Amino acid sequence: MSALSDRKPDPAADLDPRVEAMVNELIGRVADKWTLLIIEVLIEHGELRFTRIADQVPGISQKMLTQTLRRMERDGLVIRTVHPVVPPKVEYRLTDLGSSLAEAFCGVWVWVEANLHRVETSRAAFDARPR
Amino acid sequence: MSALSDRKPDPAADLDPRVEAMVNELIGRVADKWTLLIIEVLIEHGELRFTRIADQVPGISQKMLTQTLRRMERDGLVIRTVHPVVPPKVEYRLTDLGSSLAEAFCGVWVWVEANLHRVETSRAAFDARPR
DNA sequence: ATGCTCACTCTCTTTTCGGTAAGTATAGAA
DNA sequence: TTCTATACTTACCGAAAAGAGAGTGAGCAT
Repeated sequence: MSALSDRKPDPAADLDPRVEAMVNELIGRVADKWTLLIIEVLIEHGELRFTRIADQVPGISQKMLTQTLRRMERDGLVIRTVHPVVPPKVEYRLTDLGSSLAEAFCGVWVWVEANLHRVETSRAAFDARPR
Repeated sequence: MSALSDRKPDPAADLDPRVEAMVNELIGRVADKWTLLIIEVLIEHGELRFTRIADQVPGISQKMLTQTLRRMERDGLVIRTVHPVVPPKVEYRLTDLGSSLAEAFCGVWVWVEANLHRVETSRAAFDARPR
């Protein structure tokens, strides 16, 4: 696995390595680009059906949309309601858990919007200086 | 590119498609697992040199550590200080921008720790029900 | 009969991620 | 002279993620 962290595998870390693994996994899952974007449109528009979400998330493929929504459902972030009609109609909305996550991410959205320019400037400066 | 969002490429979205692209890119970058973990240890320990960070981030490889630190430096999240000694000594610390990002992510960390159990329960329930 | 809608699902290909291992530079210590 | 420490860089490779695109089913309208 790791070649670097052999001297101090787990210094004054969290508590349980299993808990820490779960936390890292969840961070990775929840901080996923598509997940974030989907949460955003569901916050904005409330209950939406599959193709409406697709419309609101430019660039997402059908595959990624399905996959992400499934995972979110499994994690308890969205509720999937199937209306037994033809053609099919499936609606998605955030659960309370999903909403609370959206709230938690609010600070990140604000940060990104507020600091976009700063990051771009920093990148330009970095790229400009001689290597 | 996209096969889905052909009807409404950019509905009532942000403003500029270029801005939106940047926002999405930044979200993805900033929400990166290694970036997050490195930010955490730099918050906790202040200024750290390369191998110290490696010690604190179990499982990261040299390659990923270098790569992630370089990107963070480019984005203006960390400052890299090279001390011209032998053997080399390089120290990293968060910039104000990096600290503010850490703060913005604080809510997410709290959410994850508070809701780990809920997510696990939801997953178990999802996996248990017949497909 | 054919076409159409919607929400997928499947397959195939491309891209990215990430690990291992080796190499580099430098000066002081053994 | 060889070894050691540190912070990388480079090359290679397999695994995993993601994108494109075609296919599916079910019923209603034409």
